Amino acid sequence: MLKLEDMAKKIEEFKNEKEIFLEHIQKAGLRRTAQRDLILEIFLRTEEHLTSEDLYWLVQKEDPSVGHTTVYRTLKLLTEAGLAREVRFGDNKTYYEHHYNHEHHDHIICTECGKVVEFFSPEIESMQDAVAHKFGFIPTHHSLRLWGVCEDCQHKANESHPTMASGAQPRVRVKTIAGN
Amino acid sequence: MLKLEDMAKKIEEFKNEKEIFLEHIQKAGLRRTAQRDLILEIFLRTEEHLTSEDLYWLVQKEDPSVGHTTVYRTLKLLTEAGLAREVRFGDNKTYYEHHYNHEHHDHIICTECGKVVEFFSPEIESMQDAVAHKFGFIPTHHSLRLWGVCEDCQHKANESHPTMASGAQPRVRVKTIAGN
DNA sequence: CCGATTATTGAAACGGTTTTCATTAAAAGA
DNA sequence: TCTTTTAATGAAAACCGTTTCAATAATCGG
Ligand SMILES: [Mn+2]
Ligand SMILES: [Mn+2]
Ligand SMILES: [Zn+2]
Ligand SMILES: [Zn+2]
Repeated sequence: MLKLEDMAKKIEEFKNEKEIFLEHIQKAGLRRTAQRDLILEIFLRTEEHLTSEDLYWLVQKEDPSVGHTTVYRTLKLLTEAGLAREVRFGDNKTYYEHHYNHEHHDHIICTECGKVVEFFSPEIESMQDAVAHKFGFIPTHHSLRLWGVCEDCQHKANESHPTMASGAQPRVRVKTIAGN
Repeated sequence: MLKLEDMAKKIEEFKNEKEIFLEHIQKAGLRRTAQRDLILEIFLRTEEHLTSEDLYWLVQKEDPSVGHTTVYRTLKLLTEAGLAREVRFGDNKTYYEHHYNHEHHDHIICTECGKVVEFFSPEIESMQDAVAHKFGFIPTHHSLRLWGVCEDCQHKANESHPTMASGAQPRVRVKTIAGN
């Protein structure tokens, strides 16, 4: 696929997400504002897992008058609208990721280096629903996180002794093939 | 089983947990203190999901000189020792529950009333391990939480219209039969 | 038992998230 | 357009969880 076509496709997607946002705004009796438009725009450009603070600084570059609180609230709003999803990896920060047009997935996190791998297991998903129903619940959502030592870190442990253990390593987002 | 026998069994269990704690303390080159003994004692008496703050107030009644921080740190220590486990239910609080002599379990949380049901699914557990290995990880631990609407709240929704939605309802711990 | 060493303690500071509140501005109607 | 209504905004405070740091106390060697 050509790069131009990629970009065109992205623009199409963004339009859809913006429409969904406006629809949600209307249904909930909320108001469209310049801040919300800008925050959504910048959120859509960024495919990474990012925190409210991360997004705040990106927004800041384009409009320094926007406050932390508005970014925070808009991310909540996007989550309600189904465009974003909150995820936590155990470092006491809340990250947001795209939800619309992105397959649902769960995460495996390396306890040594913080690497995050995304996966999807239809089998686990359906068993979760079965368990919920078994206890009389109508399931709405779930959170599944696995922790372990990644392949790289297993090798590192064998080589050198001064293991870096758990410092403030950056979290890496690794694209993976879905399925189990 | 007689009540006396129950109590005797509990006391036995406590003794085991105290021994495990002391062993962990020794192995890690830590020190036994009056505060840690008291905090463990009171933690063991309480079967509920409780926060560091909750436990702090219980401790406070017996020794007002103990600080928040020590309770917080001792709970972390108990978690390391395998006696406690951290759990979160989405209300931005960290709860602790007994781990030793308590089967591992995950939680279903009602989005309407906050009720928490404990369950265990060996099938899901083994699939989690399979997924981890598939991506080259050696699994260490996991967190699985399901959310949904409980049976009671499904009925409530049908009866009266002014649904209480999500206020600050107390979390109820419901004992359940393990298995899937 | 005493002194040296070093883990532990509690207060206070810190960091990220969430709420509060006075002000601003979007939306709807006259 | 002008007015009225009421949601949205941003600063600051509140809230939990975690870290820092100086003072304290458990452990060990002599
Ligand atoms: Mn993800
Ligand atoms: Mn539990
Ligand atoms: Zn790793
Ligand atoms: Zn319920």
